[in-house]
Amino acid sequence: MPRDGSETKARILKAASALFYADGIRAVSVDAVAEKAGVTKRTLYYHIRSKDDLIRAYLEGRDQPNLRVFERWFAAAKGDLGQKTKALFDGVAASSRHPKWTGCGFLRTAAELANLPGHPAVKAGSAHKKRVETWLAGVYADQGVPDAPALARQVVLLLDGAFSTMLVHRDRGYIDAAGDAAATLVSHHLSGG
Amino acid sequence: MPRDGSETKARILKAASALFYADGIRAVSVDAVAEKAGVTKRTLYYHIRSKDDLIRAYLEGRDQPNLRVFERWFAAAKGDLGQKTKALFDGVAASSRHPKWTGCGFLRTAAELANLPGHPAVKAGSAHKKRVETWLAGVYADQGVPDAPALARQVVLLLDGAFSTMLVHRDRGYIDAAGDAAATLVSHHLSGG
DNA sequence: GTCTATAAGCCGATAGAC
DNA sequence: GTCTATCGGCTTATAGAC
Repeated sequence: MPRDGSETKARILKAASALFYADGIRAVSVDAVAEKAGVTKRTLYYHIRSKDDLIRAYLEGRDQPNLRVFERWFAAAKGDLGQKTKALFDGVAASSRHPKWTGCGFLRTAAELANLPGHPAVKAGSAHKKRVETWLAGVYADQGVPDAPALARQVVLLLDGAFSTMLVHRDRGYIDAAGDAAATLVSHHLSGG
Repeated sequence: MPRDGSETKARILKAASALFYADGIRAVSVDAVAEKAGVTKRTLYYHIRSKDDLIRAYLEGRDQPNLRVFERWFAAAKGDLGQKTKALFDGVAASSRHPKWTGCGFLRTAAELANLPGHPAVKAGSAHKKRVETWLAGVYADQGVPDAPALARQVVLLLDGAFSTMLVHRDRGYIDAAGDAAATLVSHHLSGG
């Protein structure tokens, strides 16, 4: 029975996103994506050029939602800039309590495709991380932080460190320590470091 | 022609280590490891229980060499504790210039096996990262740094952040920024933060 | 301890019908 | 736009000979 084409494609992308995030890129087959989407493999290949393109679409689809989550955590937090920065790490820590949490999909994909540096999915991940960093630098600059881009870069380094280290140790104490370090760096910048 | 058993096993482990680091865990087949080691698959399975066991052995074999590299970078650096800490990041940045560099094998393996949190290879990675953190905490404690374990934890978070972010952006500026942040945190601790 | 051969199934991607 | 059927090749792992 023919369906609306774009609806079918959206369902394929949703299934791919869930599976890639849960199990990783290379561990998920195109067959598995098609089955979860409720279409045959032939239909999937009617809508999708290749598995590589599906991986890229997966990360591009996560860009804006993930960015908005960070913005929400920051905006909802009370206190000074250090406390609002710490709230980003508290948000990650809270997310990591979900049983389906498997870290940052952008970092995990870059790790899996480390032997293919120019892969479109890695570029999509780089663009997303840059947007987070640029957003944070803008927030700091608006608050009059000197050298806001440098501070934003240090904070995103700690965020990615928290994601990675949490995957290795499965211990939220590392996320908290990263948040403390970020708050320390914020106050250091504010006092003219 | 029969060979010495342990020599053959060592050659298998060496081949596995090179391939797993270069291309990732799931992208490397047991066939490829056997071929690179110059043995048949049957011989490989005489020495190795399973691919999962080979992955674990790969990371366990990298533990001590990697730890000693960090120790060497730190010992060779001149200056105060902040400068010696920064030298760890300079070492990572220098390593990343090698065309075969693909980040931290421990982090990349944990990322690939994020859907299998209790995997022996992930545990081996956790043990290695703990040893680095414990070594650094000991160094800081010997130098009279207050709350040395907390400082060491923040520095290894920045190290893992540098590894991960570098894989995404392929820009050594991030490793430098992580080193600067680490040096800042060291001096902050020394001034009684 | 090493070999040849193969099991049993999954991989990404495609042909052709409707 | 969706289906059935299948391509050629690769996957981890094992059987049995020597």
